[in-house]
Amino acid sequence: MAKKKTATLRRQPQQERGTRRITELLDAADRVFAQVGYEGATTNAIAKEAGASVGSLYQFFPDKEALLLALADRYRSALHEIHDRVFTAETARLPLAQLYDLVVETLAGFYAAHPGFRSLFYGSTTTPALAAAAATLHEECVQRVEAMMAHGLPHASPARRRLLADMNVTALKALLPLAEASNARCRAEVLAEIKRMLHAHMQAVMQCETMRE
Amino acid sequence: MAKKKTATLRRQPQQERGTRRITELLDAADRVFAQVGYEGATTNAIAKEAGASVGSLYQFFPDKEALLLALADRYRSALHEIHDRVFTAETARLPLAQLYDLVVETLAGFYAAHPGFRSLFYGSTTTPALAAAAATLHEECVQRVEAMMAHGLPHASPARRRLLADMNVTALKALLPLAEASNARCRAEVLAEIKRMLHAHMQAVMQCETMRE
Amino acid sequence: MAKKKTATLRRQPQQERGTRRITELLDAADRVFAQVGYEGATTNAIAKEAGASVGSLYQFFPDKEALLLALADRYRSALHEIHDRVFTAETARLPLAQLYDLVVETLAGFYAAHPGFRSLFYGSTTTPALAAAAATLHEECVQRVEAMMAHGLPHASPARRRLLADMNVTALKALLPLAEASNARCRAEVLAEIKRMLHAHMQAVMQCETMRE
Amino acid sequence: MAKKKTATLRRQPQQERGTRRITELLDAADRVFAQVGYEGATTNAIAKEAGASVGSLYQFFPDKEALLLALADRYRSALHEIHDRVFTAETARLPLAQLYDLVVETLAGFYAAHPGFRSLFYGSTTTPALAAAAATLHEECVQRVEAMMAHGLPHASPARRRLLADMNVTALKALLPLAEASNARCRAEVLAEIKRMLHAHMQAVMQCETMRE
DNA sequence: AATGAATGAGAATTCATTCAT
DNA sequence: AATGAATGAATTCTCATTCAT
Repeated sequence: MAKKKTATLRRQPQQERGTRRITELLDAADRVFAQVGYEGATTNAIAKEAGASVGSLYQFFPDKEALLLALADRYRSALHEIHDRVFTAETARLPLAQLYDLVVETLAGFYAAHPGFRSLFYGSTTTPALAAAAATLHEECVQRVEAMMAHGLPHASPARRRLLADMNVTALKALLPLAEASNARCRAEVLAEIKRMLHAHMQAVMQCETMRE
Repeated sequence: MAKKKTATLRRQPQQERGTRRITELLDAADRVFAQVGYEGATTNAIAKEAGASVGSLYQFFPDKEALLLALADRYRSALHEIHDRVFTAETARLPLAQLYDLVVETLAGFYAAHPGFRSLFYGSTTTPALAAAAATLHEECVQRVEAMMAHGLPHASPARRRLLADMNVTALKALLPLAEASNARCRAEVLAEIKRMLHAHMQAVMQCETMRE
Repeated sequence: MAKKKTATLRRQPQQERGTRRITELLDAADRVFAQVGYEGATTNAIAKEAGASVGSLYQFFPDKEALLLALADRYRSALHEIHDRVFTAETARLPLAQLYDLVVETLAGFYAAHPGFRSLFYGSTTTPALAAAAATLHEECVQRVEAMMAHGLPHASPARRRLLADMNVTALKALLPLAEASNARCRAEVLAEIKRMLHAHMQAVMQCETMRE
Repeated sequence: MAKKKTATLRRQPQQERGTRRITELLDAADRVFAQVGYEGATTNAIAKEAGASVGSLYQFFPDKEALLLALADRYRSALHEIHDRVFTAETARLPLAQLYDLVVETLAGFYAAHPGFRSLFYGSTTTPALAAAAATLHEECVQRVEAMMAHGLPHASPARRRLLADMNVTALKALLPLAEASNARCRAEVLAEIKRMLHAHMQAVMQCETMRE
């Protein structure tokens, strides 16, 4: 249970040099993981990519996994920030189509801007720590979406709202790569289609809910 | 270019004993991959799980990757068989809702019945061979779905049909695990919701197409 | 508690080749430990000394420590055998001087014949496993000596007998190296002096016990 | 030959602050060595224990070994002081039993008071520098004891006197830990028994010498 | 064909020591 | 002098693959 500390850093950097190093190492890890995956990455390769020696890496990170967790944390913060900025009480009151437009565009932007994100949080149940980090991230997104649904589906049970939120997040997560794999023109088309899928589904759900009453 | 032989088997088994061995080894590989993933699996562990020695394993399979490819082939055959059985000219003419009902139920059954499939072909872009095998599998499904869409979307461009098919397959692939993670009662609810999502989307698409004319 | 199995072998060798290898590896470890100590020895060096590769070493021994424990076991067996052969009920009835003569000569012979023994069981509390093995060995010797004392000190309390036995073993263990460090002529003189020390002490003890009655 | 500087200190401290630092570092090294042994100790751990940084440590000590040698020196001084105080011409003329009483009690006190001494200078032939330091310490003790024996064994050859002195020191060194491992009551008993062993032996030796004349 | 031992390159991690600030 | 970051050789151990029997 208490085998691993949550702390990802072995030591807090005392000098500005250290802080910079940590950032460089994380950036390097991000790139290397993106290229060859977590298992395929070696700590030596990451250090070299960061222009440092392995020793420096281990000066701050207790092991390879810690790099992964620290990266996960960076992504989590970035997502948090986006959520807080974009999904306000105000946007929750937008018409459904506009809301999905906003959500899909925003997340597509995030996804496109962080290539490392993709490689880390898609699939690969191999590493327990990664699986846990990915699950946490997913869960946090689900809860945000759930919260936004309260407005449109006031009478749905919590479990049902959760399911719908989960499906939204899961489907969006799976479909975004399709947009990225395409060229610019297609990209817009793909995104439009994703919006349509999520929107159509939710409309169907709401219609159904209404009829039940 | 010619670095890898396409041959999966190092040699064709001459005796019935050999054929049985191969099956045992593949079954074992399936179980081990399912438990610890491709990278986490060792050839020794697979051999032991099959009740054989590493030497025997390498009699038949040139390397670890060959096991993966052979497994992928088995899954491909199984999927083919399902496709051929379910996606007939007859079913293509079913009402859309019934068609999605059939497709989702069938694939959910397949997914549930093959735990190894799940762990192998979800995510993990790490291993090129795995990625390629997964891509092939995916592609074949997409083409089947595409073919069926010819009926409902006669005027859509091939690229558009392909996109829609891809989205169907991608979303379904991503959503099935949600059903599996739930208990029996929820499972039905989740599957129903998946059907609704795909169905609602396709209806919206068809409506839109009709309006364009 | 249950962190480490007592088993020192990762696997029982199935072929005669394996059994031979294990012996060669242990012999090599014995020599290397004797030369540079446990901490100073590297598994690569031991494998090379045995004419094998590291891989072979790890085929049978789970880690470096296991080599140490296996060696300890070999020494324990050898000592057991000597004890059982030399310290019989018959010898227990010898006059004290002759008994010490026998004991010291026998153990001096063992000590001289096993150079690795010295390096392993003298000092170096560094490795817990080694400390434990050394303690076990020591304890077993103490118990043997204790048993033999029952004859000469029938009225001494168990605790007192244990102390005397412990002192005998401890002193002998410490003094034997002095004999070994000398040339042949001196060696005999040193051994004679060791016998005298232990004998004189025990005589004094017995005299004292007698007077108490 | 000239590989190692004999100098223990990299430089003489110029300020009082430096002298204090050195003491703190040595105290820390003593504690750390006592806990995990020389090989197990890291220079970083020692520095931290001293409330300093590694850099500071290397300001004063050229390498890890220098800490060991400096510590050995401290112990040597302490022993010298004891020797000079206790082994006077006066005490040499005490009856043998009283002499051993004095010696054993004094050294038991020293041993008990310096836990670092115990862990450093017992066993562990691994590190050459440590072995050398321990040997020097031992040798100095032997010479003191030898000198005192001149009085009681005027006719013994120097080599013989040396052997007897060596045996005394060796046995005492080995037996003292037994006293320390016990509780207070036992401790007295163990010490009494150690005295008896050494005393009985020496008496036997002297008797024997007398008879030869 | 089968078995299990042999190989060794490669990976993660440590730590004495040096260096920049 | 002091701090703490940087370095990289060295070490333990793994595992895909080959080999002897």
